[in-house]
Amino acid sequence: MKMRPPKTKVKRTRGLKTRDSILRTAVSIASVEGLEGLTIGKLATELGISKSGLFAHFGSKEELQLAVVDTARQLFIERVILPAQDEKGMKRLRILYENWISYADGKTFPGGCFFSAVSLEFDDRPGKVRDQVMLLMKSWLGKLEHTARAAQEANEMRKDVDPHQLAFEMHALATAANWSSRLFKDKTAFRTARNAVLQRLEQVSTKNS
Amino acid sequence: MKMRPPKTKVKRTRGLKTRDSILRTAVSIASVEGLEGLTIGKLATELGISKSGLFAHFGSKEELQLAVVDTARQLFIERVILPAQDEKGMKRLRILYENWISYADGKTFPGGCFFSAVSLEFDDRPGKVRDQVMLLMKSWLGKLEHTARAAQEANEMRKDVDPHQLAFEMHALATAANWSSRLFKDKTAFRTARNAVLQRLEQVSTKNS
DNA sequence: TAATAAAACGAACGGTCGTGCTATTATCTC
DNA sequence: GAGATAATAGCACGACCGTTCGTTTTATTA
Repeated sequence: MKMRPPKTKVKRTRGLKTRDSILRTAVSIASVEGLEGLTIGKLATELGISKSGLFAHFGSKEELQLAVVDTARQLFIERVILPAQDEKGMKRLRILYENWISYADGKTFPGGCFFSAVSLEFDDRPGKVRDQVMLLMKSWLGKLEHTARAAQEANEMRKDVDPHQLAFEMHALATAANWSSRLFKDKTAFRTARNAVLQRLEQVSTKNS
Repeated sequence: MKMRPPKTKVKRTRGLKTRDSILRTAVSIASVEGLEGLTIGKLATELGISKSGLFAHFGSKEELQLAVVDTARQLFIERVILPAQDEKGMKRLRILYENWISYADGKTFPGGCFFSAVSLEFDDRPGKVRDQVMLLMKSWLGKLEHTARAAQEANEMRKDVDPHQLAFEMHALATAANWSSRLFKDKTAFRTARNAVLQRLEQVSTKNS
């Protein structure tokens, strides 16, 4: 009896491949035009495939949007979260922020930070997309807060600092930098925000300079 | 020869009145749905008038959008800028910020800060609307910076503070509060942002406590 | 009151949207 | 290679978009 090759998931490679290429293009467009401005027809034209063929991969526009959000989530984790996991304490906090800056500043998305755009677009639009985006943003803020608290417990940060508020401040300065760079086409905002955060982290650090 | 009554601008009252009521409703909708999501048909239905009748007041959607932006501008000045003009120095800076909070928190627009929503929506959409919004945002940041500099020159603020950066920080915290309150339906963000700003202003103040 | 101008209306246009069907093509299994 | 199945394409639909146009209603003025 011939041993079957590991048939588990040998097939279904073609569809997944085009699905991936769809999502890669979609997330770029969405960062510029928004998730609602991302249109199935335009996306299909951009990729040189048919509208209905593209549509079949998702079954509805909402499912496409959710898939796009998830793709952006993966990219965010890959670029911002993971490269900071090697560090601890205050340094991890700093690295997280530096990563965020280069993620928003660089070429990750042509429209700047995907989540800044989408979270404001969907904040008043009930549905699965809104729920998912809200969850992701909550966990990102939670990540910042948790990291700050860890630094505090490692005696690297002053005890009179509220980690929740510090996380809020860092997030605020980051998104404002993204906003300013998009609206004014002026990249110096990233440096301004970086200065503000480093200065703030210096303030709350227990190490004297 | 009979004296004509002051005929200067006696007529054309009806059209202006409906135009105003259109814009009042439009700016509310736009703060929620965005300026592109603001649809002429829906707006007309909401007001109980005909689409074409409404359209005639503006001639194009872009002109409607520009009129809406201008209406929001007036409201912003009325609620945020003017009530702070009585004060000077650090106090004016504080009052500006408090006004902004209650403008975004309160019932000015049902969708939170109009400009937070619109500036992100149009940052990649070239045209008159984008240009106008950019100009307004620039002048708002300039206003904050100028006020900070004045406080500095009145010796109420430490000289080693960069007014540009301080203005950026204040704006960042304000919009982040708006963002958080919209996305998480959680108004405590306004208090968090307020704490952060008051604390920061305390830091840079020359008056000891 | 009659003439005139402003304002609002109704219907229709071409275009694009998301979505559903059916047919065609590519890929994999026997 | 034949047959099955997954992937893609073609086409049409109803809904809504901004916009145009001719008409009707309303207000102003002579």
